[in-house]
Amino acid sequence: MSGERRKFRREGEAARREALISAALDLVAESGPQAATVRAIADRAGVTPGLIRHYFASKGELARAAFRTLMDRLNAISDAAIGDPGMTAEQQLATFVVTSLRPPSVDPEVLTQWAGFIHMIRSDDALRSVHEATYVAYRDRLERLIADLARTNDPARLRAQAIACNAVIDGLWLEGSALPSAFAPDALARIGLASVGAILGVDLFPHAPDDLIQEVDPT
Amino acid sequence: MSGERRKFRREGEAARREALISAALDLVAESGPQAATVRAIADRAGVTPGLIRHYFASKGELARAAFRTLMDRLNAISDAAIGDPGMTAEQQLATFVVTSLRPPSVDPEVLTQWAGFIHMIRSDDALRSVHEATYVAYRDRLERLIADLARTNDPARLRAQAIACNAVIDGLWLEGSALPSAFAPDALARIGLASVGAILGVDLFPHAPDDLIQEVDPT
DNA sequence: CATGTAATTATACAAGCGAATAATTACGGG
DNA sequence: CCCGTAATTATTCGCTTGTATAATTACATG
Repeated sequence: MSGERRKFRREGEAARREALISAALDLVAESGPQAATVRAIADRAGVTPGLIRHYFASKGELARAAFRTLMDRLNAISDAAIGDPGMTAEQQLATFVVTSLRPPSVDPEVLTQWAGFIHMIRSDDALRSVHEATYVAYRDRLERLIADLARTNDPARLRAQAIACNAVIDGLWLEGSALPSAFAPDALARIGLASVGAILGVDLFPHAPDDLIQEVDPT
Repeated sequence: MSGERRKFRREGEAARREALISAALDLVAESGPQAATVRAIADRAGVTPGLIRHYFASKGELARAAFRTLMDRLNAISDAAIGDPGMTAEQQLATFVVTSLRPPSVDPEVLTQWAGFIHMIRSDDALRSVHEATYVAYRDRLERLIADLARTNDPARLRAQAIACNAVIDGLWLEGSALPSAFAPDALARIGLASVGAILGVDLFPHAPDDLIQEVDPT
């Protein structure tokens, strides 16, 4: 009667860690960081709270792993957009910009997750390293795409342009994620193409992905 | 011996509310949202925890008030930069951009505070209204400054330019606040001026504030 | 100087937190 | 088929949390 111990299956370490991390990220996305308690995370992952401490030395270490996973996922989205050898440099850059300014990159839940970890950057060295590495990786990819346009080969100018383009994209990402209802579909992507184009002195619209939603002319 | 009740002074309601709000924001800035407990806030404000409930119906309401205060403070910083009638339109815009990309606007603590409240935007209608109103107010001010340049009077184009310039500024603000050591003094301001200028087709550098730190030429 | 009242403190409570430890059970290697 | 061991659950602990309520005290008003 009383002692019906819960049945379970032994999953691999990798699967369990991933399940716990995803559960934590889900909870942060839905209800903020304070909702991601040890008990809630375990429940969402389909295990009991004790198991968390079996795979992570502390809740903080789970948080670190979750932040790393979040950054990796974000990087992977825009990474997948480039590298097609059949594309011109302009096409690759335009695709990169558009991908960064659409779902699933632009997403209120992703912003909530990101913001939920940001305060740790100040106090946790490991987390700050992940954050810095992610930023630099993104900016460097952008810088390489800009360099391929061969409009300039002044390294300082190239770097400044990469920082500026990165900032436009980040800013538009931020606003689209924080105010999802304020922008029509692909409006952010079009503004991003125009702004990055203006900064670099290139018209990127002819090289944008075919499925880019054009501005509706309300005539 | 035992019952030495703590002495106190009666402050006005306004002063106490402000002290509690500032204490809460300080704690969030220093150690993240989870550090801003009722007890810690009261302690920092020099009162006992019960007083919080005397001025705020719940901790959530204090949080709402704190977010409003934070947004007002941020608005006030960049607001103070414009409105000087002795300045040309270009000077006002340049000053606005530079002010937004320097301390105290760019500040890791401010970013931490902002991020600490962002997750509430999704679930709290009042908070979302404040956030939307703040964004729109900032963007509209920018749009008015751009309109004064008289480069275009197409409303849709004006709006898109304002969104784009807002995004560059926000993105640079974000990166400067999240990675304070990655940028030389006023580097963000210079990149901001260059980018906003490129988007609008104006060279803003001749109109920048006199104290803008010029790029050091390492020749 | 007395008095009422609102600001402030003090105390208590139930719930939830992260962490530690002990008891069980699934499952692969003999 | 059994057995060891590691994965998983169960239980408990000490603390902290937000909130509620009662007791006090500062101060304005007369």
